[in-house]
Amino acid sequence: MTEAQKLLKDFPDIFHILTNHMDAKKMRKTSERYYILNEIYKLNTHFDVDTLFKNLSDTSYRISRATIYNNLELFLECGLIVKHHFGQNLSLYEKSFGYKQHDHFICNQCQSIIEFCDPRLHQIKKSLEEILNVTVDSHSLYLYGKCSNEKCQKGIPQRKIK
Amino acid sequence: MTEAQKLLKDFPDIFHILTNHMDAKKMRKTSERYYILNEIYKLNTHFDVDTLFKNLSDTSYRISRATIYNNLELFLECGLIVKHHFGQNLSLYEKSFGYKQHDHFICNQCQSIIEFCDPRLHQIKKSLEEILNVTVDSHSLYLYGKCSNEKCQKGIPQRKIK
DNA sequence: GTAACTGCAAACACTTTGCAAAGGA
DNA sequence: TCCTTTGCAAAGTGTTTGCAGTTAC
Repeated sequence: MTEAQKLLKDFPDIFHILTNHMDAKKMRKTSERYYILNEIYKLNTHFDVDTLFKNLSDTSYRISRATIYNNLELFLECGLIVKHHFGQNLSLYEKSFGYKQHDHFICNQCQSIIEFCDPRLHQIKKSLEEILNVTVDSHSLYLYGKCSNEKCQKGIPQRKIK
Repeated sequence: MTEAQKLLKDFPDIFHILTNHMDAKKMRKTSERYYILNEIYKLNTHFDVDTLFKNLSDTSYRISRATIYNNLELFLECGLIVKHHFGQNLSLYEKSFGYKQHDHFICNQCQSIIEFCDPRLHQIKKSLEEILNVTVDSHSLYLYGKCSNEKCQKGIPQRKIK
């Protein structure tokens, strides 16, 4: 087991999902892949590519943006992360293994994000599969509005993320 | 009433919503605004900025992309259109007045879009407002999967929109 | 007349691509 | 060794901005 692979020792399930996927697809187990995934799973927030790039730059590894983009694609395939578009033209990602499936409420005023889960969504998916004769693999649900923050309820002007 | 304004004679409600909004905000009633909105309401599909630009270029009006972007923002404010991010880094818009609120199923294989409506979503919104003490103004729900097309169910590789 | 609006082109920000070099298998 | 993957820089793509010229009011 290489140095990079050892980094994931705190996340054995993740390690195996990634490794098995690469075996199955006859892909190379490069250290970059483990470094990037480790960095993602250390985070507890939604993140964009640039943030990830900067976090990795702060370590002793120098990993290019191109490599990050390539491997996010790989992690998406494995279901280890999910990709979001929270309204802006910016992709945000989030680790997704071992975390309860959830959706997002986004405050239009302060851009804060609240996660929630509602079983009725699963029912909607089931109904749709029957009615339209389709297969539903995944979904994204975003609710937009004003959060409970007093200033937001009063309608203080919106600011952009970043 | 100008030539441009007359174009919207088939959509009197739309005309008034836009005109009232501009009056209220002391904005100018430029012909471009009516031309663009007319073009949008003639469409019965989701559209991107480039398509709209090309459609407008085919008429005798030459309207720049910058102006289109500016005014889509205005129409969004009025609630005359809605903006979607169907997974790709491309914004798609859709006229929204007088059309039943609906959501979208997107086929990962052939990229076809099916619209649907489920009342349970409204219940989810209501619950969330109570539980989180927030105000929900709008939402977006996308379900992804494979449509009933035989080829899609077999998993023919995905192609990009456009 | 004058401030809001438009058109153009340049700038921007995020993402993808091409290719030489590196390094798993 | 072979061929996938990486890093870099350049190109691409959708969107925004700056500014001079235009036009609604």
